[in-house]
Amino acid sequence: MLQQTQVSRVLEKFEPFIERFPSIEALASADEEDVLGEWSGLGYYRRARMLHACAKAIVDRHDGEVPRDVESLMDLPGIGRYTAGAIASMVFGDREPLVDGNVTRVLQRLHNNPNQQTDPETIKWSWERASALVEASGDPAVLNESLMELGATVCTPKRIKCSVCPIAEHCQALSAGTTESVPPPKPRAKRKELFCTAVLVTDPEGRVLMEQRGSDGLWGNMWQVPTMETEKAPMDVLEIGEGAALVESFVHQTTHRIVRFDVYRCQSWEQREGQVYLDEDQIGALGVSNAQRRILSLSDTLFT
DNA sequence: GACGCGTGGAG
DNA sequence: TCTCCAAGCGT
Repeated sequence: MLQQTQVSRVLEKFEPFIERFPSIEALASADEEDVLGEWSGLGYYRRARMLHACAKAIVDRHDGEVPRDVESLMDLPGIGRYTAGAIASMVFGDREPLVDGNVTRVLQRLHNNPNQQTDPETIKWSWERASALVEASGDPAVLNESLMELGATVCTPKRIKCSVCPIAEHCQALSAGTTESVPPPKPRAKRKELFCTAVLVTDPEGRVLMEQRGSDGLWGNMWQVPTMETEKAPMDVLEIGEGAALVESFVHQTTHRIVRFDVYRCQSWEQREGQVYLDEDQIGALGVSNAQRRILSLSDTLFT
């Protein structure tokens, strides 16, 4: 859950998730629908499916026990070099390094390394530095946790708090006066526009017509009201269906997308393959993106 | 190796 | 309001 996600966002979801899936066996035997349901609103939903697949793999390949070595850990779905290092060092106390965004930043400032964080050369360098530190430390778990925590709270991207930094006297960026520019900010891809036409259709019982997205791309395997997507321009009301009326338009942003939603209600709709009417409780248990939750909240005010 | 994947808080 | 960004990973 913590991959690319702040602790404060994870806190709300972690306890309910663990309560619902209290063991690897419980998670492995759960339906993906339920896993995505508990993950709803947290974003990067592929992580949830990876974690689910990971639990299955641990049951299948490791008799239900989390493997201890980094190699085996990295063979598991969703576990890369960082997560494997975190598990090995923090869970098992083994002498394994770990590098995340925080650690790279701390190390680059410590050594006044001005290169791009995402440069493969810098990544390699960071792992070497992290490895040297963990080799020399008395407690690998504490060392790794300390590096990350320093980056998260003191050695931050901006508003750096060097005055309270416990290792300020060793910091080469500080003595060189380059802390503001080392490391340089990550280059970010320009956001592409996406037009979504979402259609609210209800049956006489007040249930809402829903469909599941494909497994690829944005919001993979998540549920939504019938939604059509275009790249160039929004659909015309006439293309949607008889009696279609615009309810609301809003913009939803993701890291790589500006998604412009037009929400329609439609009286007569030809139900397509895979589309099913679901009541509020059923929808509440499914994986639904926050953008679609917003659309569904419109249906409450419209139809009740 | 570059790209795509979510969301909301901070400043 | 707008920009930046967060305990990465797989393809």
